[in-house]
Amino acid sequence: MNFSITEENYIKAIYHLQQADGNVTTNELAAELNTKAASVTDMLKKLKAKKLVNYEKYQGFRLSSEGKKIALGVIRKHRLWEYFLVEKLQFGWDEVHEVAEELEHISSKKLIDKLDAFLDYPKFDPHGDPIPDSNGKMAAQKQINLIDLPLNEAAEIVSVGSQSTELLELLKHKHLGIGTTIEIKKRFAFDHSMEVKIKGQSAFIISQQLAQALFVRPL
Amino acid sequence: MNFSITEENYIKAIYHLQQADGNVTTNELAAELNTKAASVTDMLKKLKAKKLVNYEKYQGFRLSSEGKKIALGVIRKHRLWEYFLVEKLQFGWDEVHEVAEELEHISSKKLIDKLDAFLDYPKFDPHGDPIPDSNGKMAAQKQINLIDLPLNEAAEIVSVGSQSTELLELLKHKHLGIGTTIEIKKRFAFDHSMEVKIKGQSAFIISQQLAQALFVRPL
DNA sequence: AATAAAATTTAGACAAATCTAAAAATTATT
DNA sequence: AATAATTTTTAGATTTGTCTAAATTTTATT
Ligand SMILES: [Mn+2]
Ligand SMILES: [Mn+2]
Ligand SMILES: [Mn+2]
Ligand SMILES: [Mn+2]
Repeated sequence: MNFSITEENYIKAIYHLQQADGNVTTNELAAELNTKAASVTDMLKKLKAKKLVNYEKYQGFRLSSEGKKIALGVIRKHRLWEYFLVEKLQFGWDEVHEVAEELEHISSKKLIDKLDAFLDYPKFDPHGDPIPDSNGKMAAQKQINLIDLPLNEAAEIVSVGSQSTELLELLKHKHLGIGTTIEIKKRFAFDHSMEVKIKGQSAFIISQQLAQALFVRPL
Repeated sequence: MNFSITEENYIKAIYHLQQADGNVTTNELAAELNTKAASVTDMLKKLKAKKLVNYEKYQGFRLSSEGKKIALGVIRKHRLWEYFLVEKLQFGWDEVHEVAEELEHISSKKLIDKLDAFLDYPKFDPHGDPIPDSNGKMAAQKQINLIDLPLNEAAEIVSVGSQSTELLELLKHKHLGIGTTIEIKKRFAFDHSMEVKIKGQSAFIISQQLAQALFVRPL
């Protein structure tokens, strides 16, 4: 079966929300998609009719296993295109999201499998998120929040918690990005800020909020 | 301004039809787009309101210069993506059209300009059609119909007149394709068939219909 | 347990793109 | 010039996805 761009966007958003939350609510999804609760209810009835979500009135919902398969297909396309844009077209990793939002809806399965081969089967996208293979399997994210990294242990930044321009602006200013090696030198209990060090630069302070937005893989 | 996928498809189709015909009619466009005349009339009113076509009831229509600019933008995207699919992803030149029909609607200007650079600014797509540059300029097609090629003059096949599977099947069978060097050895007045030769093969006969579907550049 | 607040769903409308059937205009044929 | 055939447009519906406002259900607070 084939799904509309709108349906795919709903399915993908439900997938991401249920990773965090278990059950997803109407308002949550409306917020995620910048739409209204009434529109979400309408769409959920359609997705339920197509057996893509398990949904009972007023009870919240989650994807069926069929729905999950669709979601992983869209996510695979999104992340492969992001990888292509960064590695082949020289986009910055902070400017690919919008474009991938569109490219993820190109329907050809053959296209995406050939793109995957052309890119040499990458395992992670430019934001450190794992790319599902053509069967929907992907590497487990063995990354931790920077806030949980032990003192004086080097780790590599592999992922960011949001793609907001505000965050990206701050990262650029502090010369932090995917691939940067970082180490925590000191924690301040008062505001949970921390002093960190990246090689070739003197130590500096980052806020709790920023630390929580960064995911790292200890080296 | 931004246009819907449907609007872009209408604009592109009008562009192609008016290349041949000058003025385009409602029925012609309906046939081209596999839709009904009534739908075409509806859309023309919208395109007229947006000043993309010059259209008067019952009088036929053509693109405004603004409309032509949009059309060339879509055609640029279509042909660059086709080139990408063939040169980088190893698609056959006969299997890229459908996919490019979708990719041509991805809106990012930056994407298409970076893709152009990545591909090293190709001048022709895999079917021999010229690719407009980012200003909408493209190489004049200095190609002639095979039917008009003088006897015993070598020429290179640069373009085909249709993308029908029937034609592509026949070309495959006769080992003809874009880039093939061909020469006419004899014409038969009765049915306008002709004996042709390609290097490394003994001469064979092609029909008038096939010759008319092939465009060549004399060498 | 009653009431208030919040979340969710329904009802009714609207815009985009499509269709069928009927009406109107143009073009071709007698 | 009248009539027939063809083309094009209009009228009225339909589908998808959206919205606001009102009604309903659930959850929280007294
Ligand atoms: Mn999307
Ligand atoms: Mn990503
Ligand atoms: Mn298209
Ligand atoms: Mn082409």
